Amino acid sequence: MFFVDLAGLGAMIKGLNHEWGMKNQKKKSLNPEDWELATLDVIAHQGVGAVAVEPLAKALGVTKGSFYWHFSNRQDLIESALQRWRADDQALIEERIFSQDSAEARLKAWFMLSAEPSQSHLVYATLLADRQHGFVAKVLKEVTLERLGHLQQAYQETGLSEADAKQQSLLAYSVYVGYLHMAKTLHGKLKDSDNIQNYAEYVANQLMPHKL
Amino acid sequence: MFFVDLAGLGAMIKGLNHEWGMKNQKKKSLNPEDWELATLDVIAHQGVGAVAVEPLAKALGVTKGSFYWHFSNRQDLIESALQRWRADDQALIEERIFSQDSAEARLKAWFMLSAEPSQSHLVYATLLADRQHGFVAKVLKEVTLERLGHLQQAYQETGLSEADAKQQSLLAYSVYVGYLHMAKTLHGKLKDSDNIQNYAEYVANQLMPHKL
DNA sequence: TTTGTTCCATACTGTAGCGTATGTTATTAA
DNA sequence: TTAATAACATACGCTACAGTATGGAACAAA
Repeated sequence: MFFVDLAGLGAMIKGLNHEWGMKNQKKKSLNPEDWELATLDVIAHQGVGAVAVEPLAKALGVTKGSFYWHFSNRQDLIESALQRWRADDQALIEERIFSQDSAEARLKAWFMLSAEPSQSHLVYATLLADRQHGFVAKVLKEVTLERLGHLQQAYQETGLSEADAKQQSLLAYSVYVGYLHMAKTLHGKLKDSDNIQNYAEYVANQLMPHKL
Repeated sequence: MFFVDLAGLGAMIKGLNHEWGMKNQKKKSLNPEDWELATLDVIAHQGVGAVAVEPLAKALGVTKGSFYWHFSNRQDLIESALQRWRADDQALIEERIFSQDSAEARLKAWFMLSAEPSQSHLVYATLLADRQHGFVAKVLKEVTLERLGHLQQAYQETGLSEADAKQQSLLAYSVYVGYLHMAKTLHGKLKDSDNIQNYAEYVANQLMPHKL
């Protein structure tokens, strides 16, 4: 299988308790982060439309009286969760891609990172389809344009003209986005290409500037 | 802009009346097809989750008493609409792609067709994200695997090994899927690459077997 | 003209979820 | 110990929508 079968909320909550040691010592109370992480989990697997306050509260073992203490309303929760997602994602990109010296290495790192299973990817893929929500569309556009810019710059640094780099970055990013959806859609049906590392290498090779 | 700004239901209904001549002579009654087309319009722009009986009825100028005459329930409507979408789409592929003689021509035709604005593409892109609905996932998986198979076969016919053809078709199809989402997400922000024909040629060139 | 069928309107029940108001407990500060 | 505040629970009203039940109009066939 491509992406790990991310555990549901149940396991996630156990993870929360885990922060407090093995002794199953319950957390005294929830904080906004708990709600945001649970929200991202729902978004990743069921979309923004499936984010509902009461079911979330149930999953977290509380009632919505708790929710409306931490957030003003449903939209506030979603926006906060997306902000958290974006920040975490940017931090990862910073660490894994911008740490590379050459443009070629950055491109390669990008392709490899794209193929790694992570909740962040799942969230992004879902958001791409939930852009009818205004606040989602905004975040999505910004993130996408930003990443496209990074790719374009890397391609330019390898010697491509601005125009060529634009087209090539769009192509490369399309591969990434398309792959996300393919993996979700076929989920386990990819068989031969199931060697994801192998496929990532293949794609990287195809999209590297030396092929131009 | 990439995709035509598909008119909402209002214009669609005028289109329906149009079938009956300019004289604004109202259709006497609705048939299942009317409901299915309206449903596909909603799916294309707002997703499967946004398909609601009463709003649809309002948009079509009737009440849900009419709806439950033609369909047994909401799910029945969605499944019927998806069947219609799939049939129409397959007919188009038959006409535009399988009519080509050589494998190279079929691949080229595929890339060109992928870049054309159509509601069918919008629907597909939306479904890719709404696969949490069971019936959607089924149709989606079938359609995707089918198209992947076509691409793979074409690549094999051009001389690629089965393994290479598999990887290459997955790459090519990812480009298509990714592009759909990019176009929706950025919608108008693609500027320089806005010359879609140009970009399609570029992509086709990159993904043609002679590059391997 | 009568009768049957098609197509739709109206009125109802039932549920899920949002948001609010307010009561309750546990923790902390003084 | 007391008072305040954080973090909930409970109960409520409200809306959107699914689905059902039934009545009515329009048209066709007899």
